[in-house]
Amino acid sequence: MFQDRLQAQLLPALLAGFQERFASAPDAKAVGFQPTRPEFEGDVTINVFPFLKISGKGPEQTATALGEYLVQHVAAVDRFNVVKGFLNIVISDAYWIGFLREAGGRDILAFPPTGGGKVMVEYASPNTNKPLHLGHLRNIFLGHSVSRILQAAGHEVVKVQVVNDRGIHICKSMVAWRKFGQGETPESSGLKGDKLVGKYYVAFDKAYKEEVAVLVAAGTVEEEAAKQAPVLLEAQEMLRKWEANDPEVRALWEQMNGWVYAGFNATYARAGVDFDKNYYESNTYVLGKEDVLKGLEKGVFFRKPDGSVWVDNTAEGLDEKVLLRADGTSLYITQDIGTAIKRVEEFPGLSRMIYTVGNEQDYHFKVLFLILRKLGFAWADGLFHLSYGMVDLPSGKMKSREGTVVDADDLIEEMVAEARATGEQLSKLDGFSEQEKTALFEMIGLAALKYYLLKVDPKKRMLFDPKASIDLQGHTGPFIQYTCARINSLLRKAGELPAPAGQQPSGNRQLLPEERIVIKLLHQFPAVLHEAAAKLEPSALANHAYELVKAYNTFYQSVPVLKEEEEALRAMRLALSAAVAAATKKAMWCLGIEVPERM
RNA sequence: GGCCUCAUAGUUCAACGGAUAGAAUAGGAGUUUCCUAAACUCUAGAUCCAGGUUCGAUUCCUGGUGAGGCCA
Repeated sequence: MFQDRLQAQLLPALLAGFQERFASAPDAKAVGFQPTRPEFEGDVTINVFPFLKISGKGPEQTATALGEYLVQHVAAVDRFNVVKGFLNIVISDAYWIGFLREAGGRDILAFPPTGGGKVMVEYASPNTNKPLHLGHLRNIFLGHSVSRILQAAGHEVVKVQVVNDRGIHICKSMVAWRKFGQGETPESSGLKGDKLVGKYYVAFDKAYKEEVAVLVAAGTVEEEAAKQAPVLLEAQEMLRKWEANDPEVRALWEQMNGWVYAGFNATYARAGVDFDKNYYESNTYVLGKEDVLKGLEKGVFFRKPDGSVWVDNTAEGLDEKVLLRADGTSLYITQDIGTAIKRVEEFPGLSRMIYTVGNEQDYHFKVLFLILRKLGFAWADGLFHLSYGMVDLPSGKMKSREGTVVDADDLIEEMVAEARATGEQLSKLDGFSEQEKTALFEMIGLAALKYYLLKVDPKKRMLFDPKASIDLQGHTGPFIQYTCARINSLLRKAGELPAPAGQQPSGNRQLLPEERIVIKLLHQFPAVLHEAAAKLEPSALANHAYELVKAYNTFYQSVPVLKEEEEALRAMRLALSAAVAAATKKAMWCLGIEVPERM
């Protein structure tokens, strides 16, 4: 459990106070500190209801006794008040100013060097027959952000992608391309590689449906027709040839996948994400069989009369699950078992392995992790399914067949275009070259998109309304960027002013309410980052960054900084501004979002 | 059919079992001789239903309704 620097002082004193006044102390973990609600006086609140049994007194008496003790024994505690069972503690301005001085000299979001440990984060697993869409973006941004957060928390992070590059789906694109493509390439068509291959996947589907319709019209039963359509047979034949290493088929496969990778990489580059290692299903799909057979020998699995191999998870409340079919062929889960084992061999010392995959696979991962534990791998306890909810559209679920899929590249382009339209209209960018403008709008558009997808609790299903999400105002990424840009502007101008030599925030000053609120939110920031790292929840960080800059904006609006004539006060407000910008910039980095110098 | 999620202002999202449930957006009213108005201020508006546990439930438990997912 993370303790902020204030709690580190308050908690021991509180326990000592319990001991002294009531001759008994509660479990430290049971003490909850919460920020005091704005309608009451105070900074930190402790609810004493849970401790009435220990104190043997009423809520008011208990809270008062503890409050008195804290005032006497903790320098940072100025005074207190009690409302019902709530002990509201007022922290001295000197404490807050001291914290601010500290924040000026170091990164308050830095973790203590605990030596983190090595973590693998898998955060993309695309199929090579279709371009990336909105759902992939949530996946990618989430996993990328989690990687950054873990990195910030002192872990060594290995970012990996799993490419589903083999199977019937890619064969369908290949068949269609050969039939209808007339040698079309990304170069000849001007299409991005992944888009080109996706086009032939769609073409396959169209041809297939037509053939089925013809068969049905000729009197074949629908179900039979679906199995007999010539293009489908062709695709299946191609898969067989692929598996038999047919040189011609392999060459075509490599060529088309090459196009797709070029396309994906362009999207990744624009989105600002990268991977340390790619796993290809064409290499890993053979893995796992051996491991399953070993498990069978050890008696972890069992064989059914037809020869298929199963695991029995009914004791754990799950079901029986096939691991090898009767004909000895493997399934997805077989590969996943083998791949996990291989990864641990390749990256010795992995303490955790995080799979960023949609929640439709919750059951799959439950079973996978259970199997690996049953196989006796110690590292299996470090496996985690970072499960995220689907992205819905106002019209409902995205369905590729109905053409309602939101394409990733198109979406990014739209957001950037919107940023440009707004930016040009506000016309604050005198002195920017076209190139600088383009870079800025790119930064803003992506911030809007990433923040929109990351501010929501990853576990929850979310709705993507193109009209609302394109907004650059309110609770958005650009709002946060804007606040940072304003602060940067202040700092630049301050640099041009004659420097108030060696001015530091002084300790004997009375803080304005607007200043206090901002400092408190800054003070909470490290705890929020810890929470985000522990729960793998970028949303916690995103929301806190928003609250901080919102409070800062209120401060900025009503309190002069550069215009403040008293030098020490100006220095303090500048230090406050600088600390907000620094912490926010780091938090945004953890979300994969950049902040501009000007906008 | 079995299992797993989710349900909060008109809408999109917040809220370790804690005080009068917060934001944003859309609606209404304002703020620019002043450090960037992509901002700020004010205003109105919500916990699906019924039980239970608890000093206290949006939160935990049971049942129901509705939405989604997974396994065949």
